[in-house]
Amino acid sequence: RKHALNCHRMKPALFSVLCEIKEKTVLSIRGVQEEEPPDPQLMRLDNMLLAEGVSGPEKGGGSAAAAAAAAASGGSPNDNSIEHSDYRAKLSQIRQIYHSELEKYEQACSEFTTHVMNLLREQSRTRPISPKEIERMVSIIHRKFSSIQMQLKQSTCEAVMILRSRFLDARRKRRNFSKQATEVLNEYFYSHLSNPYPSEEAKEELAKKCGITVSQVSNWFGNKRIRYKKNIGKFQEEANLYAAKTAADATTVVGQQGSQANSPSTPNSGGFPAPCYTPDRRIQ
DNA sequence: CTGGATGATTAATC
DNA sequence: GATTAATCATCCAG
Repeated sequence: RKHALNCHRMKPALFSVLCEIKEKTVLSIRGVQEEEPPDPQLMRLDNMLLAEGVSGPEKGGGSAAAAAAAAASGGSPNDNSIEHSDYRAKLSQIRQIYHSELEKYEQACSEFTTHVMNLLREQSRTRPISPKEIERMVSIIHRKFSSIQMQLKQSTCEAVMILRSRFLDARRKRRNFSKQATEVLNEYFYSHLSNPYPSEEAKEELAKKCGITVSQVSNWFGNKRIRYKKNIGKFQEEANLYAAKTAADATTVVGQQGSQANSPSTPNSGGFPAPCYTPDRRIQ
C-alpha cells in the first residue's frame, strides 16, 4: 500500500499541499526570530583567542615560531627566554587541544547533519517534509553545535588566562638582583638618605649600572623607602656600612663639599623626612 | 620546613 | 604620573 501511495499520480501535488499547510501553521509561528545578531560574548572570545594566537593562522612550524619570537625579542639578552619558550610551549599545547577539539566538533556536526538530512529525506517520502524544513533543522543543529563550540572557546580562554597569570606575572618568577646591583642601589640610597628620590636620569643611570630596568629601580626605591621608614633600626647597620663606604670613596676623590652633613659616627636617627628638609625639587 | 627578605603589583593619594 | 602602604608570591638561609 505504501508503494501504491508513493506511486499515486496525485502524490506530488498532495505532498506539496501538505507541506504548505505545515509551513503556514507550524513553521511560521516559531520562525519569527530566525536571525539573531552575532553574540557579543562569542565575538569577545574569538577576538581574545585570535589575539593570543590560539585560533589565528598557523604561525609556521614550532621551531620557526620560536626562532621568530627569539629574533623579535633579541634586543636584550635577558634570561627570560627560557620562561618564554616554556610559556609558548604551554600555549601551543592549549592551541593544539583547542584545534583538535574544534575539528572533532566540526566533524561531529557535519556527520550529525548529514545523518539528520538523510533521515529527513528518507522520511520525506512518506511524511510531508519540505526542503525548507530540512534547512531549518540543519541551522538548528548548527546553532547547537556552535554553542558547544563557544563553551570550548570559553574554557580555552580561561586556560590561556591562567597560563598568562602564571607565566607573565613576574611575581611568580622573581629573581633577586645581583649582589653588586643591590650594592649600587644601596650606595645611592644611603648617600641620598635625606632625599632618596632619584630623578629620571639618575634612575636610568642606576638601571644601566645594575643591568635592570628603570621601573625596577623605581620599585626598588619605593620598597626601600617604605621599609626603611618602617623600621629604621633594622637598617642602621646597613646605613653605617654604606655611609662608611661612600665616605671612603669621598676621601679617595678629594674635593667633596660637605653640604650633605654626612656623619658616619652618628647616623641620622630621624630618617629621610629629615628635620633639615633639603629641597631638591626637579622640574616635571 | 619556616620565617624573614625581597621584587612586583595594586589601590589610594597627592 | 609618581609615591605610599599593603599585599602577594617567591627566594633563601637557618
